[in-house]
Amino acid sequence: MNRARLLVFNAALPVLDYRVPDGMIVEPGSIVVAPLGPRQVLGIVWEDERLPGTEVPDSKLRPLLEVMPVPPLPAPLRRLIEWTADYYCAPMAAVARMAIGSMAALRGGGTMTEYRLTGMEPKRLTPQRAAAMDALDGEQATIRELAERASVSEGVLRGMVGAGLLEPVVVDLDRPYPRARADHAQPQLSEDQQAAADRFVAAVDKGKFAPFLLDGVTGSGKTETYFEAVAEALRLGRQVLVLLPEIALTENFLRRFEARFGVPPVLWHSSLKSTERRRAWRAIVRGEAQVVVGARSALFMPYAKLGLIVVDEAHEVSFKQDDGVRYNARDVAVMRAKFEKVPVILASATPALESMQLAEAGVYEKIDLPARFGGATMPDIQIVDLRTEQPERGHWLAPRLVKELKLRLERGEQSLLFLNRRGYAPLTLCRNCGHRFQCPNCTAWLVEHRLSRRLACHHCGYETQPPEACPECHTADCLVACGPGVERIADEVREILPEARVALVTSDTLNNPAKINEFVEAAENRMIDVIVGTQLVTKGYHFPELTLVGVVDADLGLEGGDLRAGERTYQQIAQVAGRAGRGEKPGKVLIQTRHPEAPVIEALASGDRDSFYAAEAEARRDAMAPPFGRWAAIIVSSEEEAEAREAARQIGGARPDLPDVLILGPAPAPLSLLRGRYRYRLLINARRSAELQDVIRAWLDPLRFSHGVRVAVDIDPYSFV
DNA sequence: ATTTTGGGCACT
DNA sequence: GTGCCCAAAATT
Repeated sequence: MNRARLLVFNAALPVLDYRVPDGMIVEPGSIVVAPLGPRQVLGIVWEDERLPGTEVPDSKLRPLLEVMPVPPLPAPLRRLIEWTADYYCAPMAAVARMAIGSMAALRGGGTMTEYRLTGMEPKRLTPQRAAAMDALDGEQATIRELAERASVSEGVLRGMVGAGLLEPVVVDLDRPYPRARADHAQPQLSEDQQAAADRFVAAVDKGKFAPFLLDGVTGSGKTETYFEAVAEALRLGRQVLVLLPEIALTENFLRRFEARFGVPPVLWHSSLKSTERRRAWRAIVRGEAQVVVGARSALFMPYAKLGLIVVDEAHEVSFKQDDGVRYNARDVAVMRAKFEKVPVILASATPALESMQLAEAGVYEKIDLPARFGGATMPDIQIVDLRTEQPERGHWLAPRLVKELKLRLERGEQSLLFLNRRGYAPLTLCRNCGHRFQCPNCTAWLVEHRLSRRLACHHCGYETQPPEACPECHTADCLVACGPGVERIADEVREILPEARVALVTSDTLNNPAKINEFVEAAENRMIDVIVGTQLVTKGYHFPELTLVGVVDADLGLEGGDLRAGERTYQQIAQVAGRAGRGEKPGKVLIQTRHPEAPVIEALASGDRDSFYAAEAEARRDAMAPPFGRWAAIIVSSEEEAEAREAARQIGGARPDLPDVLILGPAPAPLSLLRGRYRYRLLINARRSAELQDVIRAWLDPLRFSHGVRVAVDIDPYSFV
């Protein structure tokens, strides 16, 4: 009898065996529907020997119901799913689900109906309809998505269809993407860039696993360099995956891509509309999507004929996923390249220490772009010691920075102020009784957002209106804002430079592509004098008239005792400093700090990158942190405090006693309440030689917890909250 | 994860 | 015996 072993898309279910009915053809990777009790489940046919399970007699097997009309998941992807699940101690089902991305796409092509505004003037305008008309201008999506976007019910929109305000548009799900042309535009490359490009092109031609670390200073033209490798893959008819952090903010990248290849790439990110998702996924599996530009999740797509992977801004912490399967897309990308037997390029101006070490060890081939493109010079970096150069009372910009801002305004040049803190003030308290506004779901203060008149939690999304009176002592008008956020810095700039045109750039103000474009255009056309922004502005933008960068608080990232705090601060400030002086005029960077003697700050000031990496490596060695030792975290959470504590105690009680492994905790996690869940944490530090994952599996597998308890394992954690 | 089963218990 | 609640078992 023909049997098939299934990995079903449900982490709680074991491996299940089925009978393959006569006439049905399945192979490893086939996506199938199987009966399960009275229900149906989706599963992937897997190689028997790679999925150990108990042997069930033929007589107990029920027949598979259906094979989905899509190509089977290719073997390299199946190996990647196995590796990821094994390395990150995650259920294979959870990893496999990431390869599907769109359940609807499995059902085949055909058409879907989307709706858009007709532009007709309504006869009667109810408040809901008015809201919908306002919110849906220029939008085209399914009723469900439009309802979500406009925050009205689907019924309202169906009514509008009836009234002729919305019209249906039939969309072909498999309509092809326009073809990218490898030689659409001839690039102008410097000698360094050309040499690097030649290496990449040769590697693409060879079609073997080859990991590269492309280490180029900000403004050196890394993108143009790896575009040549992309072009070569296109010539060979192979697909390319480009991973970017924060895909929503890549307008600049898309424009450069289109200029080079004539068409936009295929986008893959979490906020795609369902029709776009289906179309993209189907084009990817069939090998028709030539270049896919995506966030983390694009990494697990079933590319039919991958030829190259690029991870741009490879040092970015946002490549580490911190919920669900806790994987690091940068590392998984290298593994995927290995399984697919293709080159992978990690590009960064400030590579992670781990990547530097692998390059030094000869595992990665290091390609350097040491100079800025077009003869632009690196900016002059100066430190402002906030202990001696104090800002005015109630202000955050030191006199020297204010002076430089004024000078830029007089000269008609642009300035950028960087502070990685959204909102107006990070803490609000009552002047009378000291009451502090805290999130009801998290161990965190509510951040005042003055533009939207809200107090908001940045962890769970809780929002409330600032009350007139203190909820504790009932005094009116007693609330004071403590500390600065970007909104407050923008106010300060408007106060000291009343004539300056100030742009506030945060995820609150630039939350869609149209607004981003508007900002970029305004900045390029010199309609903006001072940009005040969060990390959104630290990379990617190229404003030739920008000659001053001010880092409002360089110490912010150093708080919190995070393993990578120093490195992250270095990267962030080096990146934002890289925005200065990219044109003909030289740039200047002022870094405000209370710790000018900190190694990170000294390295930034002296521009001595090597000594920073050396110091950081030393600190990591002392902490037995990567790449010298390994860390893992076990996070226990529950809505019931006692339940979480008990489960954590139980795990602590079962801790293994091994010479190579140090176990800390359990202790309440730094964010002991997050999104309504109480959290405890254990930290595990191991020598590099220790089989960390095996130890954790052997430790946790026998344990059983009460119903509402979740236990998450985080291998190589980034976030220490 | 979801559904079915079965034990314990109150009530008739 | 019946209904109800909840925990445990089964699902291939």
